Amino acid sequence: MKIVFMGTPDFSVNTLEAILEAGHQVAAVVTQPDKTKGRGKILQATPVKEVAMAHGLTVYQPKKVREDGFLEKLKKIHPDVIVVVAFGQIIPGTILKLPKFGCINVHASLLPKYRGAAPIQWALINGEEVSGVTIMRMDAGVDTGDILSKEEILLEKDETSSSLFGKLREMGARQLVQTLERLEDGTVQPQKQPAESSTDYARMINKADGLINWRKDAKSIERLIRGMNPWPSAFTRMKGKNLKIWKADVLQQDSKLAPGTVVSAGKEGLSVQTGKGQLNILELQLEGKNRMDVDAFLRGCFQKTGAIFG
RNA sequence: CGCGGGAUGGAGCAGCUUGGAAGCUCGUCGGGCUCAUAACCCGAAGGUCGCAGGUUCAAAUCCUGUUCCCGCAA
Repeated sequence: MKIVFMGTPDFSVNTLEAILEAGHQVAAVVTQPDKTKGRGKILQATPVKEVAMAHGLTVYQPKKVREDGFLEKLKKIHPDVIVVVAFGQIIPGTILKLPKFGCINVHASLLPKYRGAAPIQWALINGEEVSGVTIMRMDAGVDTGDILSKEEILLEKDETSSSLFGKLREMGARQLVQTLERLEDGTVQPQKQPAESSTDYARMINKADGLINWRKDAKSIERLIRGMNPWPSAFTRMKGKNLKIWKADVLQQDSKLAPGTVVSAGKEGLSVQTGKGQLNILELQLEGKNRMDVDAFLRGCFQKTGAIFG
């Protein structure tokens, strides 16, 4: 099939590669404009652009897909289908209707649950036990289109956004390629989604979402830690510095100390009182330092019982 | 040239301001104590103090340059 691919981050790359491997013709790749990134603010290409260039594909980077001339470019290509994976822009109806098979999207949740930009993170934060990938045909709403295919995966106890991303991007790529085949031979059976989702809209995660509120219960804080890994990471404050928390256990015990207070500190962990239960921190990272396990942290940073986080 | 922290035996740190014999808590190895132990006691090995220059009688420490790691910001 003649395909136009739209995507931006790492998550999209697998699908692009899978499409190429399957022998489809990728007439153009559309990705977000280069942005300044990292220390030193260096202009950086998106992961999708890197791969597209490596394959010698045509790359477009419109600031807005609605901008002048872009629609015309797409029309000229006459794609059979447009594949959209974590592109990062809302696509207008004129483009959605353009290709014969429409615009097909890979979404990292079991729709209609977790519609929105950060389905993986929110699924973990909310403590879901199952997640997966949905392939759908895009319509005017955000992630509300007809479902073409869906595949589930059980979440591990120690699942992080990072690990789940890894699994779902592969799953999504595979599913998408299969769906393309079924589109071609006409065996797809689109299914309407319920209008209402049973979960809140999975809005984009930002830095502030990682700040730990110690008055919450230990269980949900532990889920936050996994959901915010690898970015922006769950963190708290200590002596005016950011302290990222990478790994922790939940202890079903309470002390009379205020939430955020260090109850005990040793090689078995650094446990902190929360609103309910204690969070036993196992791996953390102080601003300016590498991440390390608690044992090493305590050796150098002398953080003793009674210290207050927050 | 966006702002800032850091690089010291295998790990995490102190020492740098006010140059003058490489230290702390662990780990490792050997021995002891013990029914036993991640506990305790004794002993040992292991470091060109990121790299390159400079100042000095003398540099981990002061100066210059450079590489790498990290936090913020985006």
